[in-house]
Amino acid sequence: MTVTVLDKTYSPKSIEQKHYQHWEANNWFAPSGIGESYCIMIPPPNVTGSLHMGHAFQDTIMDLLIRYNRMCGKNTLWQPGTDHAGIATQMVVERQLNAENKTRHDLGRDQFIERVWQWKAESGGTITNQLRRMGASPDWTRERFTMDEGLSDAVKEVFVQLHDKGLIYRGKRLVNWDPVLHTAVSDLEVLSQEENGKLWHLRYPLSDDSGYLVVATTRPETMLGDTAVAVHPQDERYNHLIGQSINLPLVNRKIPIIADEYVDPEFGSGCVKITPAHDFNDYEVGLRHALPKLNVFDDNAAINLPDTPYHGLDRYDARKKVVQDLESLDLLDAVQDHKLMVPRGDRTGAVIEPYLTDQWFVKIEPLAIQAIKAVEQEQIRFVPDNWRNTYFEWMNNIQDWCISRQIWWGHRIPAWYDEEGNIYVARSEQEALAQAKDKLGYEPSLHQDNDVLDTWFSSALWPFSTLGWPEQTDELKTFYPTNVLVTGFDIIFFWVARMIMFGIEFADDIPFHEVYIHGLVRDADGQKMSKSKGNVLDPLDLIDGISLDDLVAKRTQGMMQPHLAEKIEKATRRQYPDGIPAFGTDALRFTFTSLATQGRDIRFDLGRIEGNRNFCNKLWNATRYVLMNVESQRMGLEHDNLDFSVCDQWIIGRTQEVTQKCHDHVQSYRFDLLAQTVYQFVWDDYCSWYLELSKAVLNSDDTAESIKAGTRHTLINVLDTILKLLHPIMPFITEEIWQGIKPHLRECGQTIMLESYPTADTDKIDQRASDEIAWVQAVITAVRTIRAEMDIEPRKLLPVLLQNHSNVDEQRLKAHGYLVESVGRIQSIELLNEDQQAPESATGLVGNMKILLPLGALIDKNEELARLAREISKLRKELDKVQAKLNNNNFIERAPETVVKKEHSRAEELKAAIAQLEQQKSKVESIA
RNA sequence: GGGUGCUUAGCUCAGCUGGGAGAGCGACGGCCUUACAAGCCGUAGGUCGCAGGUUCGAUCCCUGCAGCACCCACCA
Repeated sequence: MTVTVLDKTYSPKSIEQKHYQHWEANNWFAPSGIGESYCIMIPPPNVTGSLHMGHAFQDTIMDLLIRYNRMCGKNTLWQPGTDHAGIATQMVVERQLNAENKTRHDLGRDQFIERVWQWKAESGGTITNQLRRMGASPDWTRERFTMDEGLSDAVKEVFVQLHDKGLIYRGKRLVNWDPVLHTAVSDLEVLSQEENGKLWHLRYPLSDDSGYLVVATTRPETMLGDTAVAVHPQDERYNHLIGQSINLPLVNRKIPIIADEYVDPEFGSGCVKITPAHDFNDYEVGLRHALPKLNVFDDNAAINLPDTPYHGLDRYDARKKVVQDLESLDLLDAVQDHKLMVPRGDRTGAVIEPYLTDQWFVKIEPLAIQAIKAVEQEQIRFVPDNWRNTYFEWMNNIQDWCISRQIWWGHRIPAWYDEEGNIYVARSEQEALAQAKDKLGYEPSLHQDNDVLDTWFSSALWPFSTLGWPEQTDELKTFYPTNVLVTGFDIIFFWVARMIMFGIEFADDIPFHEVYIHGLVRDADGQKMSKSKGNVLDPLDLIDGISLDDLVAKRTQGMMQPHLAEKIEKATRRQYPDGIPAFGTDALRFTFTSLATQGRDIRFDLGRIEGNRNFCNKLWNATRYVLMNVESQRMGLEHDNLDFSVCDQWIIGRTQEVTQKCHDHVQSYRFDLLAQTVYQFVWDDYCSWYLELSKAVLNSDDTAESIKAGTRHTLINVLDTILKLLHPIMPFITEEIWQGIKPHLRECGQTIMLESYPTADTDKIDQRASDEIAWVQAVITAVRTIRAEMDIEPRKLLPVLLQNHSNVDEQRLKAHGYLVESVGRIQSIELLNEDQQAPESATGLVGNMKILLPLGALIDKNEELARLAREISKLRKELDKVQAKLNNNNFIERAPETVVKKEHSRAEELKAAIAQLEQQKSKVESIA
């Protein structure tokens, strides 16, 4: 028999990658093709991205679900891939070009796009390789990219179908314009934040020279585009002026005074300048009153009014000049400080400009109606379910979706124009030409729309485009709808809602049955992790460890605000004086699992991951013990002629309970409880008790050989179950250990990842064994407590006396005394009758049975009296509470009988215990 | 302005349909006990945010208040 040698200390580095390569090389991540299907679509990370804590958390949960379901025998697919991330990727490559003193315009569109593809080929694999380090098990052979040919076909198909259904339109609308990127962005890509600004009160002279109106504005430069002044129709100060007009200063245009409910008479002067081309509210007012929309900006948000002195000025320079000029005309009434919400682009941070341009839109309401219904009728369930409300809130107020972007990297809009400006939406240029020929009777020359689609447009198709849609593939039939989407709340609107809408519309079904929403990973102080705060933790650094100097360098390099570097360095050196040790992937995954409570943000504390690394070590060493015992037997492990001790029966029963709980917790998405359940079972039940008890069994000369064989069998098989229960959380260490114990298992395959997840056999739950072991534990614990409190050497073997014992106690002692003696480090246990005089002792209670430790000269009388008094007072307090309940007639009459009965028996127990301790107290007191 | 969530031990958090307050970490005391000092044994810590209500009984259900966090929103 060869002896498996495990190192004394668990070292994650040496075991992780070899298993991963083996798994992937064997194609074990691919669907089995057998059984009920189970599918998760990975939220495709940006191809430019690198793994951050949020990914690592999310991927841990997905992989856990995938491995669990795979082990449960499902036909399991985890579909991987990346997103082309239009704006982000274009920015990365443009930055490279900038370094070469070039712009994308120097290259031209085709060459630029080629350059992006080249970049993708070289650098696009970063995040997928990092995913492998996390132990993730998606089917890499099916990896997709949103710009792949197939997925691009799906995009065109959806666009054309939407257009044919009248759900896509093009038009000049006010959109959010990013003047740095020179593109429109959607509402969701605009983040408003409060900033300090000013409120300028401007005097607008009335055309009849009878005075002026004061209008308040935060953006005086837009007055160049004013086309009206509005007042509230019921505002008595002004309503006589409605229908009259203003001479707009600086540009000398005559504009009307109109009445509109939108105006709040309480705010400012009660008069509002209306600039339909540069403000969303004013745009609406303009539509109601058929006002002209006068655009005064260009693509850079500089003034575009050739005949004025403002032409070419940036909006902020124009603001200064406008204010100055008005002031010199004595038309500046007042300026006050004012806090306002400033819209900024989520990518660039540039102030977003409402800008009038031609854009493509999806008419969203008809799609939203079905998508709302799917959640209302619980075809799709959110976990936790309060996210339903968030979803409904947005869906019920949804705006048409601006899907065109004025960038180059992305899916080009499949629309072509002829010389006359007719639009042909088609899957290809040939198709467009055919349409044009039909319409015009001749073949015109066409040019394609220059815009590309919002990246989220293709992401919205991900659940079915990756499975081959629009082809009706087998994969689509098998895996669509998918089972669960695992994602963060931040993209419910961006992505989740749109997948639901498009899935129902184009794949004829919801894209997934459940949406598991996880929290945001924050640092130990609850702060969001960000480069500028310098508090970012890299999951790979937690896995591999990192020296302090490297960590500092990483956190302070390439900062947008270099002046923060010093502060960050100081904080980092204080927080991680020794850098970060290597905790390994399994400890990291276990930590994420245990932090996955329902829906709230999680704080990532290094203390947690350290504790879980220790848990790995515990498991590792428990295995060493088990193998030591099993392999020291010349015969190895027998599978027949086994008898099981009460310890075996107990731990086997517990294993069933724990197994059942694991299933329940995974299925209810309570991963925190899953982790906690296994952790406690392994550490407390299996290691602290069962392993210790097994030493007593295996080392006793009185134990039958068949019992010892049964113990060894149980040691190995419970460990086997534990490893399988843990595998979805901690794939590497469980595989490593399992390979070590495999020779002792009766039947098994090549890898733990394809073993069956344990199932609970409730017939094996043995209440009697459980009671017996509880008794053994209680006696041992009582002895330990006395020992510790009386300050007795832990190693010293002590004699123990039992008094006031029942028949059951006697039987148990007879059967299990050797366990108590061995684990409790007890020399001997003797039963005393009531009338027998006990020597000077310290006392503990197990039920009504008194545990006496005769200490002779060792006993400190006062200390023992104090101990007893403490104990008695604790029990008295309990008893008082119970008595109060029982004295309450209402309780007796109205509470359910079982509850009353329980309280009665509790009172009896407490009374008896107190009596025992009182008796003991007077005995000790009587000692001279 | 609207909405959601949170408030339980020093810290981070569990607590299932209302019926004896839990875990991890930390603290304290004792131990290198033949798997593990990344360990073992034991101990102490809580008017469950505040005020009401329902109930025989509330950490749990209802109302109000306070504080914190986040999301959405067009007050110039």
